[in-house]
Parts: sequence; C-alpha cells; structure tokens
Amino acid sequence: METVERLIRSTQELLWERGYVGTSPKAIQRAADAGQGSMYHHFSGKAQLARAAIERSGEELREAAEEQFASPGTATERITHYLERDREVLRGCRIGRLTADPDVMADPTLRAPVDETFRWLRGRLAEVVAEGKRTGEYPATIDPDQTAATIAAVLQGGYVLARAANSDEPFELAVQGLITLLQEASA
Amino acid sequence: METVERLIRSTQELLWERGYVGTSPKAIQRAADAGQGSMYHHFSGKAQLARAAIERSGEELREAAEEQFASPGTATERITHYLERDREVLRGCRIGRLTADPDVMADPTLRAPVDETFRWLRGRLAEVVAEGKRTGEYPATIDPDQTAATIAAVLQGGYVLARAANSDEPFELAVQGLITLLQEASA
DNA sequence: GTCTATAGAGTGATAGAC
DNA sequence: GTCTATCACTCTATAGAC
Repeated sequence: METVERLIRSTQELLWERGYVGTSPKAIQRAADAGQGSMYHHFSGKAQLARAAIERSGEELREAAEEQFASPGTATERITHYLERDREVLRGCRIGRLTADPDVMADPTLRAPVDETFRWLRGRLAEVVAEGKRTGEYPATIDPDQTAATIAAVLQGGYVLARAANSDEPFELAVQGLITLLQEASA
Repeated sequence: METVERLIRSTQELLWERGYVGTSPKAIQRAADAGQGSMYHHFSGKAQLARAAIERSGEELREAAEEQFASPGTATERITHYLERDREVLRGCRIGRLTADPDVMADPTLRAPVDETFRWLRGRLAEVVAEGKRTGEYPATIDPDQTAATIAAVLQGGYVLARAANSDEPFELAVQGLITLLQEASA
C-alpha cells in the first residue's frame, strides 16, 4: 500500500480510538510506518490529514448504510435491517465520536464532513420513512424528519450507553426498544 | 468559595468542554485561580481530581432528572417533561461526553461514576415505564428496560446530531419523534 | 520522497522554601 | 496551604541534507 493510503487509514483508526485531541502526528507516523518528513511531505499537518481521514470514514459510513436502505423489503424491514446490522458497538461510531472533540467542532473544515455525513444519513432515513407512509405502513402522525432523527439518535446514543457500561447490552436494548415502538406505530 | 470547591467546579467545566485528554492541570489551575502547589496539595493529580468532578456531575444529573421523574402526572407526561426539559443542547451531556475519552474508559475508577450514572438513569426510566404499563398507558409489548434505554439513547444521540449540525434542531427533531412514537404506542 | 536535527511550547508531576 | 523551581517528556511542526 502507498504511503498516503497508509497514513489516511492509520489516521482513521487513531481518530476512531483516541479522537483528534488524543492523536499525535507521531502516533500516526508510527502506525503508518512512515517517517516525519514523509508525512509532512504529503500533508500540511495534522488537520489536513485528519480532514482526509474523516472524509474517508464518512464515505464508508454512507456506503455501509446505503446497503441496508437500498435492499428490498418494506420500510420497517429496511430500517430494522439497518438497526440490527453487525456493529462494533464498544468502539462506537467513527464519525459521531468526533462531535465530542472541541478542536474538530471549532474547525469548520473538520466539522463539515461530520455534518454532511449525518445530514445525509437523516435525509436518507427520512426518505425510507416517507415511503413507509405512502405504502400505509406508518400513520399520518409520523413525521419523516423527526423519526429519522430519532433512529439516528438511538444508534449514536446506544454507543454512548454501551461504552459507559462496557457492554453491548444497553445498545441492543435501545435498538430493540425502538423497533418495538416502530412496530406499535405501524400496527 | 474554598479552593477545593473551585478546583472541582473548574474541572467539571473543563471536562464538559474539552474532555479528559484535552484538559491539563495547568488549565484547571488557571480556571480555579489556584496555584500548582495548591492543586497538588489537595489532590494527588489529574485523575483524582477528575474523579471528584465526574462524581459531582453525576450527582447533579441525577438530581435534575429526578425532579421530572418524581413530578405528578402520567408516565408519558413525566417522560415528556424529562425529554423536553431545557437543556444546553450544543454543550452536550457532561457525563455522556466522557465515554468518547479513551483514558476515562480505560481507568476503572474514572469509568465507574459514568457507568453508575447511566445505570441509575436507565433504571429510573424503566420504573416510570413499568408504572405506565400498570396503569394501562402502555401495552404489554412494551419492555421497560428496552424503552428506558431507547429514551436515554435518544437524548445522548440527539446531542451528537446537534453538535454535528451546530444546531439544536436535530436534537429537537429526535425528541419529538420519540414522543410521537410513545404516544402512538399508548394510543 | 524520505531522513535527521532542531525548536518553542505545553504536559503532568516532584521538591523544597515559606 | 501555597509558592516557585525544576524535570523528563511529548506535541506539532520547520529546515535542510540526501
């Protein structure tokens, strides 16, 4: 693998695990097996490399999610599929994690890909919910934008509860609780 | 205010804003208007001071939540009250934020108060939901532990979405979406 | 493209005077 | 209890040789 690629992937991993503030250029170089000069030759510094890594992680998140959204089935089935997909729960969300990082939130070029990723996710979920309304799965009282935000929030919050408990259990509980509520709404 | 108290409160603020990794003893001393020697006289170091600050924040969270849970009204009313309480959405949750901090999660004495706080919160919410089942507000299909986790997750995830968007809106959407689902379940 | 040397600032703590 | 001095280390680069 080329150096640039190794640098980006190592940065993705470190941002996931330790966040932006907790990730040093030196740690990235070690993980990517690249020298100091090499890293600064390809990137202007930590921020630009982080930006590339965050954008990459955002793309990967969208691809993985779209796989469930575009699959056949009713709206509830596709949402349930998405919610129940295999996840590394205790590692949390690579993108959501960054919202806790003050330096990421303070830098518009770093926050932008985070913002775009969740905007896309909520929009896509809203489309699926809207389809469910058209097919009569969900009653008129269900608002697609609200429900989409609720679904995305349960996942992000589920990660938080799981990490606090050092167990997948609260995540699974939260997801199943949401699925039940969605079923009750469509019943 | 005494020095110890100023140190704890300043640490609470800094942990909320910058997390554990992003908070230095020096920054705490500056915020608390305390000297180096003073801080190390009262606390063994950053970790012990953080522990005191996290425990304090956990107590405050429980007190604030209990105010809504113990108020009169139906289960749905009390849950709605809790969800719609005034919050500093863009600052996020003081406790939930710490789950993104690898050094907090790795240290059992720092993770413990985070764990306990969310365990209490989910347990208390589950009690309210269980009451709602007894009074016939919720059908038998609703599981208190699952629903409690879902409610806590929507708040924690709502903060994440709000910070990503740099706007309260996604938080409000997620909360209203959950309230609608709870109403549909009880209808 | 990659290497090593250097640098100024900050980190987290200890020591001992007052 | 609080102060200043000091320390070994890390952080995030920059400079210039190869």
